[in-house]
Amino acid sequence: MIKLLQNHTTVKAYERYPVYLEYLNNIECENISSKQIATSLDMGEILVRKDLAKACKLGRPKTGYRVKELKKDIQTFLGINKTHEAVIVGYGKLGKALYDFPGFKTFGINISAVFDINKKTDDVKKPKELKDYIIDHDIKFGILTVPKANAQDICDLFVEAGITGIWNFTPLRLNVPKSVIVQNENLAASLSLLIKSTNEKKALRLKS
Amino acid sequence: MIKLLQNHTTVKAYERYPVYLEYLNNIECENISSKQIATSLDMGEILVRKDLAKACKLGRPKTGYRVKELKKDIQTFLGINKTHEAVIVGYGKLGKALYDFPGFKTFGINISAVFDINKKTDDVKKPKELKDYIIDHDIKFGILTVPKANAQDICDLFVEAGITGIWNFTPLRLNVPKSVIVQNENLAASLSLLIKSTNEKKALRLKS
DNA sequence: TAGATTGTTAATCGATTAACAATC
DNA sequence: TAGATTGTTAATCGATTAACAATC
Repeated sequence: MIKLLQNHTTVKAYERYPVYLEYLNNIECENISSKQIATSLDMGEILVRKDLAKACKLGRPKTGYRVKELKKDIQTFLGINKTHEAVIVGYGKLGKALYDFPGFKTFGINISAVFDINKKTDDVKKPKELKDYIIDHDIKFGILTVPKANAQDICDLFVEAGITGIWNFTPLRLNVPKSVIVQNENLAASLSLLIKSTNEKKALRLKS
Repeated sequence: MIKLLQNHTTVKAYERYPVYLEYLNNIECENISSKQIATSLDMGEILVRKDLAKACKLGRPKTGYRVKELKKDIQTFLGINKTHEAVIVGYGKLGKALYDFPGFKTFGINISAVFDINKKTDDVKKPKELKDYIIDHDIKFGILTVPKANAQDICDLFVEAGITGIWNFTPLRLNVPKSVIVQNENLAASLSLLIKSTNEKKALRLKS
C-alpha cells in the first residue's frame, strides 16, 4: 500500500504549518526563536522545532530562524509557491462565501470558474460544461458545495475529468479512487466537538 | 490542571460521532453491526465498536446495535439532545452562509440573533448591543465571522458576557480564559493540507 | 568562556489495532 | 451446538515530550 504522508509528519502536523505562516506574516522582527513561536501560539517548544526542522534547513543557535527565509521555506514545503487552478461547484451561499475566501490567494489557488445548476449570473456555468472545462483548463482542484444529493455525481465528474484534489463541504463521504485526495470540511463534526467540549467543561466545573 | 476530555476519548474521536450519526440517519435497517458501519465508512471495525461502547450501553452479539436507540444514545452523548442559543457576529458572506447551515438544527443550535457593524437588514443588530443581548438571552455559543482585525475585540465581549463556547472562523488565535472553549475552524489549514497531500501523492506517483 | 538556542536520540504517552473470551 | 458479533485486555504503532549534546 502506498503510504501517503512520509517522514512521520502526520495530518495533524500539516495543519500546524499554516498557523506558523499566519503568525510569521504578522510579526516585525528579522529573527525568531522556536521558544517565541511556541509561547505565542501556546504550543510546545520542541514540537515547533521539530516541525520547522522538516520544512527548512536553517535555524541558527543563539539567534533562531530568519523570519523571511522561514516563511519561504514553509511555503515551498506546503507546495503553495505555485498557482493551482480550481473550480467551485455549487454556488449557493457557502459557495459564494468561499469564492471570496482570502486563503485561496495565500495558498496559491485561483478560482478559475464556478458552476451551478441555476445560472444565477453570467459568470456561473452549467454543470454539463463541467467535465470539458476541467479537461480544457487543466484544473486540478475541485471545491464541492452542492447539496448532498448531488455530491457523488459531481464528484464522479471531477474524477473522470482528472481532478486530483477535492475539498468536500458536503456531509457525504465521497467515493473516489485511491489516487484522488478528498479533504472533508466537516463543519458538523467541528460544531459537535464544540458543543461536547463545552458540556464536558460545564460538567467538570459542577463537579469540582 | 483540569483534564478536559475524559475517558481516553480524544478530540479526533469526537469528530467521528457526527459521522456515525449522519450514516445512521441514512440507512433503513433496524439493526446494524460494527462491521457494516466500518465497511461503509472505510474505518476499522474495532475502532467503531470502541467508539460506540463509549456512547451507548446496548450492542447485542449476533444482531449488533438497534439503529434507533444507537442514534439517540449518540445524540445524548454529544449533548445535542437539547437546544442551545447562539449568536453570529459578522454577517458577511460567510456569516450568511453559516446562518443557513443545516447542521445547526441537527445539533440543537438555534441562531438567536446576528450582529454586524453595518446594519444590512432590519434583523441585523449592532455590535454595541451584543453584550447586553447575550446576557439578557442567556446565550452560550458565539460564532465569530468578523474580519481578523476585530476578532479579539468581539471575543472579549463574548467572554465578558458569559459565552462559554466560541466557533472561530477567523485565522486569529483568540485569547480566552481557560473556562471558554474555542473551536477554530481553520479553513486555511484544511486547504493547505489538501494541497500538500495532493502534491505528495503526485511526487509518489512520479517516483514509483 | 558562558549562555542561548538548535537538533537529535531516547522516553513517554495516547490512540489504534490485534487477539480472544463472552454472549446470544 | 455452531456461528456471528460484541466488548475487553494486551500489543503495536505513532506522535509528543524530555534530555542532552552540538553550535554559534
